[in-house]
Amino acid sequence: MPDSPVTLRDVAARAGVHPATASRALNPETRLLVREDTARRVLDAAQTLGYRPNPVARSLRTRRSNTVGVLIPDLTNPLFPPIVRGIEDRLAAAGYVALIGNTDGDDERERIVFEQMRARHVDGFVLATVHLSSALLAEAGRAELPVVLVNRLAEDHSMPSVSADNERGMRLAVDHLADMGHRRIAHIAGPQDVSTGLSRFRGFDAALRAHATAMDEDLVVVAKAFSIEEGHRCCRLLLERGAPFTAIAAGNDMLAVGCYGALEEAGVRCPDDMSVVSFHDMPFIDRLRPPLTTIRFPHYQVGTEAAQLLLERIAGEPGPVKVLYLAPELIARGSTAPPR
Amino acid sequence: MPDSPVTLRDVAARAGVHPATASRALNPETRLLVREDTARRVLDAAQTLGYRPNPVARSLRTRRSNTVGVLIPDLTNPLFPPIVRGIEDRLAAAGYVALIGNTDGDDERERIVFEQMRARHVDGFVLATVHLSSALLAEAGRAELPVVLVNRLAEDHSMPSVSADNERGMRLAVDHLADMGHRRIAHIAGPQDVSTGLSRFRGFDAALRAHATAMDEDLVVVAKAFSIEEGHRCCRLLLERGAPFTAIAAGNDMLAVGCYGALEEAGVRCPDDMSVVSFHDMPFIDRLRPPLTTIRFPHYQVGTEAAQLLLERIAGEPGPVKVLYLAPELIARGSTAPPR
DNA sequence: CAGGGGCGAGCAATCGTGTGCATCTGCAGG
DNA sequence: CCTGCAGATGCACACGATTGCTCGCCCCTG
Repeated sequence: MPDSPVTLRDVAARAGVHPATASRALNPETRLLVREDTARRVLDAAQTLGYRPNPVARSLRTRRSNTVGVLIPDLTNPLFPPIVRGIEDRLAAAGYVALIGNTDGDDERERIVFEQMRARHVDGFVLATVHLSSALLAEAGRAELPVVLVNRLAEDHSMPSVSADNERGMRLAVDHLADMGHRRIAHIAGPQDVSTGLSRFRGFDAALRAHATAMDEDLVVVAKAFSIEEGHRCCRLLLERGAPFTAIAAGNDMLAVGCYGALEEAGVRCPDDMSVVSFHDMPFIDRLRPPLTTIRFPHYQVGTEAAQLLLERIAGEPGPVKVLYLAPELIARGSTAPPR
Repeated sequence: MPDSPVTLRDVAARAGVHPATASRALNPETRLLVREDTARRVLDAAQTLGYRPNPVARSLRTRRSNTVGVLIPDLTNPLFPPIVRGIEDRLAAAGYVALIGNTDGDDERERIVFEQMRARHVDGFVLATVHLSSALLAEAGRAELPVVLVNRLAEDHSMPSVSADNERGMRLAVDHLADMGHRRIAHIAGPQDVSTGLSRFRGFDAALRAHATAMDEDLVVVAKAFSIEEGHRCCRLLLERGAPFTAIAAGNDMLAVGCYGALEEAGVRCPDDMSVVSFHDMPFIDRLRPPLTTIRFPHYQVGTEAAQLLLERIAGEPGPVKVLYLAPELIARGSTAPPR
């Protein structure tokens, strides 16, 4: 058996047909153009020869690479591995592979990575970057490259996107606290120029209204980043302001972990004196003391759905732009309790 | 400016030369074959036209794809993102991209992914899979495909590899405990058919010998997997055996987290009654109560070094097979204290 | 019996680059 | 003046698969 240079011509020769016929027989799309027994002969030949089509040559001709670009800020942020895994699994099932690019939130890097992927003729993009330069979107639009956004919306809903329903998640969190009897609830919001930060803040506002409670400006702090340090700082700030409150809804796990530190410093016990609820981005958050009550998102499914949407766009399926929200779920653990 | 179908012929036409000349002028390797002013004219033309060589066509011709395959068990295992990130960063600097494949530790899946990547003409492989079928290695060898192993050694050192120095790490851990006065130290070992599990166990053995202490069979349990559940089970087993001990060296973070649960169940306080030390695989492990004393490994550097080695092999650099160990580091936190 | 229609398969061009070989020009040496 | 050489560039094909077009054949019908 030769190493691998078994080409379409070899298969054709062995089956006694022209390469073109072999090509048609091997491609399910065009198989009905050849007689059934011929097709079978070709398939047999391919089988015994161990033929593997050369995707490079195919791409050159068809101008499709069966490859998509995935842009994320940083793979080491625990939020992304499940999403990427979901994307890859769904893509693999369709014979596609993903090229992962880390942008580190830097616009320049983002542009470079985007260009390099475009040069490699990716068939589409999944964009999960935080700041999304509209120039990039315009560029993709001009090149007629399908794009799906993840965890981020186009302001005008002009792009398909998949994200967790952040507003609904925050409503669940606040409802949970309210049901326990909490009335004065604080919010440590994520950066407001990031889609998740903004929509969770909106959800917080809406949830309070639903409980006929006005939002108290003193009970809201906006963090500059989704980081433990910022969570620590913001929580301390809340405590220093002196306005009473019995619960904190944090914009994400990082911020909540920061809260834990600040509360301990101030001698405030959780959950006895203060309840904390957060958004589940990462593993092992349930191993903290106390175990953190969180809103869980189906990250993996976000990935698979995003890949699905992209594949549909690549296949040229017509129809309206889809904007998909996945429902979150409340996981009650030990960090929340009724106020004393 | 046209969208992107600006091809080599376009550049050649604009520079008033033959495409072949343009090709030579653009390739640094062959640039000295054309006159300097001609080369300049071509480069200028390429510049103003915004020419981007088509990597697909180039691959077809040169039989190199500037692409490497990376096989890992599961991207959502916190151990791997930093490694993958390291690999990607180093590769990107050399104009390569990585295709990530998740095998889930399944041999069949591993074979399939490997084959698909080979079909895409990757220039080499980084293999970080747990079980490594030797059939795969033979296959790669036969195809003369460069391979670098990560976190795993070829028994006969016949393959280049990069890994953390697990034996040394375990020695650091045991030394730390011994320095504090611990004499009866237990070990929850990882699976012994996995390279990391085995070498850490060996390190444990060696470290005890260095302290002139014989290993007590009753103080060693081998876990079936690197999981929290197994850590829990093994720790409970140790306690039930009744042999006294004052410290546990766990094979990795998962196992240590399981220990925390079992100790709490049994009413054994850490670090007062029992010290625990572990191997740092994952983020946020320092946020547990008590913060876990760990051996930290330079995961990211493991990735960059692996990529570096692979690039060297791909470039055809001669020389002996390199087997690289990166030094670990002890991070003392709150889970270890002198025995009472 | 002639012509039309449909099916199956071959021909050849094409995708964009790289490269062995041929060609051409100019110059130096015999 | 002719030959030889070297440097610079053009020519044409290859890489491997896809696809529009053509062609031959068979069957059916008017």
